[in-house]
Amino acid sequence: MSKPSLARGTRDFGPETMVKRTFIFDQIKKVYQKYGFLPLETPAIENLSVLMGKYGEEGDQLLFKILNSGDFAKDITNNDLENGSKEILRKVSEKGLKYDLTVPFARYVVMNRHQLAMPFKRFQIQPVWRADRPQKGRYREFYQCDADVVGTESLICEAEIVTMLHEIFENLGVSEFVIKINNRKILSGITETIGAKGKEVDLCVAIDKLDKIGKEKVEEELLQRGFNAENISKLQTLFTLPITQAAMFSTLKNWLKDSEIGILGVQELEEIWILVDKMQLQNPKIAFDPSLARGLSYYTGAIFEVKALNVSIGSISGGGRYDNLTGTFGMPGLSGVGISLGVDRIYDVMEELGIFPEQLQLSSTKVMVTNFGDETLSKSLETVAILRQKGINSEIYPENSKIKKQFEYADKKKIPFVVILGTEEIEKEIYLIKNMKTGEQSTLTLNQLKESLDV
RNA sequence: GAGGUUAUAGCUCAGUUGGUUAGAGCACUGGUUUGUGGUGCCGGGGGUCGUGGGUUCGAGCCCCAUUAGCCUCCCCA
Repeated sequence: MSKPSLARGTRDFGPETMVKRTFIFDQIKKVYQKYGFLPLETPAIENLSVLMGKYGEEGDQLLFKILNSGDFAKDITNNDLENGSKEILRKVSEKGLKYDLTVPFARYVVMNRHQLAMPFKRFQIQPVWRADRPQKGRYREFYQCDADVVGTESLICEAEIVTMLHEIFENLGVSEFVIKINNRKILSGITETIGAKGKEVDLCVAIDKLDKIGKEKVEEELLQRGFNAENISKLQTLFTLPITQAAMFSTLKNWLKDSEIGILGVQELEEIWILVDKMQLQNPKIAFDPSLARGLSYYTGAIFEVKALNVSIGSISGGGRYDNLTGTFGMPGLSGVGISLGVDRIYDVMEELGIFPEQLQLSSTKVMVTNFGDETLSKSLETVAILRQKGINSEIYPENSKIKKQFEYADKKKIPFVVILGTEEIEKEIYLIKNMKTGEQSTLTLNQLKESLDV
């Protein structure tokens, strides 16, 4: 006999947790649908040919690969063994667990391109798997809640993502957050302008630490990453950007005026700000963050990240625009933009802030009816049936146990009301109902009972 | 992938320089004038101290290995 244990980086979700998780899922789904996104599900398992090469070399390593069924080792030769794991992998595994929802979505779009109404808006809420090293807020199996729209370059989509995120987080009660926005084109523009074209990634990694380590240390790091003194002196504008958005945009445009792509990026960004304003969003929690890069290499335009404030977790959502996601599946030129919410992290944030609605603590059962055996059982069963017909969540205690036990059960399950039906009550044709929170008991008629429990 | 840290009851943790039957709180369970839970009182069960080796007369404590959790970096939801 072995002790039971969970696979590394995975979790069980008990009833209390599931109630809260379901609440988060429901809120997200509700808003996605409100904005016209349609549901989609794709398999947990995909062919490795679909998955490999989409997330960079590191991503390939983080993919969970599935061993072929049957004698998976039958095709391996001694030669393969000498050539190392890559050769062997091709022969023992041809499927893997999906790593995110975007790539399977791209595959779906390509395979169904003729049926889909373009632009196609879909949302998808499913688990994904990464063979990463587990850490705080980071698991090997976790849910993503994606919403993407493909087949249009309209910046309305970006703006809608911004307003949609506001609505979702406000519905959840996460009121302190900021949507950081950047644009890959601006990053390219900056590197072009400072004379370090193509070094966007190094630039981002360094300036990302600006808040933490300060400007001097960032400049040191830039030197280490192969930027020269001239590059860095030209970068100074970035450290002194104006706070107000109008001034900020004009400074950026002036700074990047010699970079066509950079200017385009700023214009896109500005347009998003304008559209968000036209969409009547009051006090938008959006901020341009030039250090925002995001790991996934397929982003080409806007990049989003949502950060919860005053909590240790941080990033709870990310996304951006990709111009050629479906290109690797033979369908070039299809632009899309999407957002992904991390439920697990949102859960942790809400838990840390203690903002889950109180009624989620309670059982979904509203009434428990007692069971005192043969003499009273039929009345109890009848009562519970009537309550259910009324649409009231109710249950009967399944065994003829001591009343103490039945109350303990109701208490443990946090059922707010218990209807006590003993011989006395049945004779008098009354229903004795106890409020478990206050301890008050009252005798009611059937109609009064139904009324008092009505929502 | 690199580094740090922890592992003792279901949970959170004590456990002295190595020394006899390893403790607490919470949880669980039984009772408390038998038709009343959550608060009181009395009792009870439960740990081969993560796993495998080693040192020692003797290891929860020291050494090595291993596994898992947590944290930092990298990367990410």
